[in-house]
Amino acid sequence: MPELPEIETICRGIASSLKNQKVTEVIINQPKLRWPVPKIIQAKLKNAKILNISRRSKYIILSTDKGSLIIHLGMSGQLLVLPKVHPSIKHEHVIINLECGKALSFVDPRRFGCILWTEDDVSKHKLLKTLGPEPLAKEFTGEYIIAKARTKKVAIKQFLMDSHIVCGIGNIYANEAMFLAKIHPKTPVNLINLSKAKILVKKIQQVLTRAIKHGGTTLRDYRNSEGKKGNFKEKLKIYGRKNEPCIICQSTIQHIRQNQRSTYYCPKCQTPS
DNA sequence: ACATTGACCTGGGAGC
DNA sequence: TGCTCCCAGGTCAATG
Repeated sequence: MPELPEIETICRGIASSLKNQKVTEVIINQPKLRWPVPKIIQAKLKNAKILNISRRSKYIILSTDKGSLIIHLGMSGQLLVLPKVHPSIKHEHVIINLECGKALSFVDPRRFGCILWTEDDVSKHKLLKTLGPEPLAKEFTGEYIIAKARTKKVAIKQFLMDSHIVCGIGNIYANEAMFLAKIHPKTPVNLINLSKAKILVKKIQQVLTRAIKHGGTTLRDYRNSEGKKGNFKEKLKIYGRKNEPCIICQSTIQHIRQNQRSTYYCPKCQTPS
């Protein structure tokens, strides 16, 4: 569910509550997430001090003096900062109680998310070490896209959503960026030229930055760490607008499926190469 | 090396 | 009201 802007919003939201806090207890109600929640975190995190909260791709990294938690929210996960004593929530799988009387609560109806533990350098973790660059980093350039795309024929949309090429871009923002860059989502990546690739990078960065500014996109489930919705949905120009007129040319917005994911595009503005 | 499909889950909405 | 079917913001593992 959440993409990079939503994860970034959550990280910023929980950071001030968690930083320098001591963990008093970890409660695991449901260890069966995408991968089992390691039971050892109950012992390891007891009395651990939370040092830092950061993000890599869509992973939230909670670093402590004993090791790091690697958290992914999958499609439906939420991380909430709540009072330690709070009304029970459906699908509240893991709760991390803090010395200050608050708790970090992991809620995830679909259980596609995960909570993992490492005492090693986080960037060496199996799931993180193969990730591509951050889309907002300066090494993500038009030249980088061309270099990665040269030997591939996949559709540009799938390419953008491959976290080993560039991480953090999910279905919504891939759709939005291609509309802004006027690229047809089915265009084989090896046909994208350098000037188009440069425009695409610029538009990806623009849409992600704007979404972060507006607290992310809530289609249905997404909530920030305070349980509030993001405001970027109303700013979406193409995603979810099947059969509506294109805001540029008034053509009817098309909806297709690519790899079991919804794609929206304007047949006139986004010309096939 | 690259491309495609299945798998993991629950819940909401549409249609009958 | 209740059933079935389809859809959903992710991404790894297995298969071709």
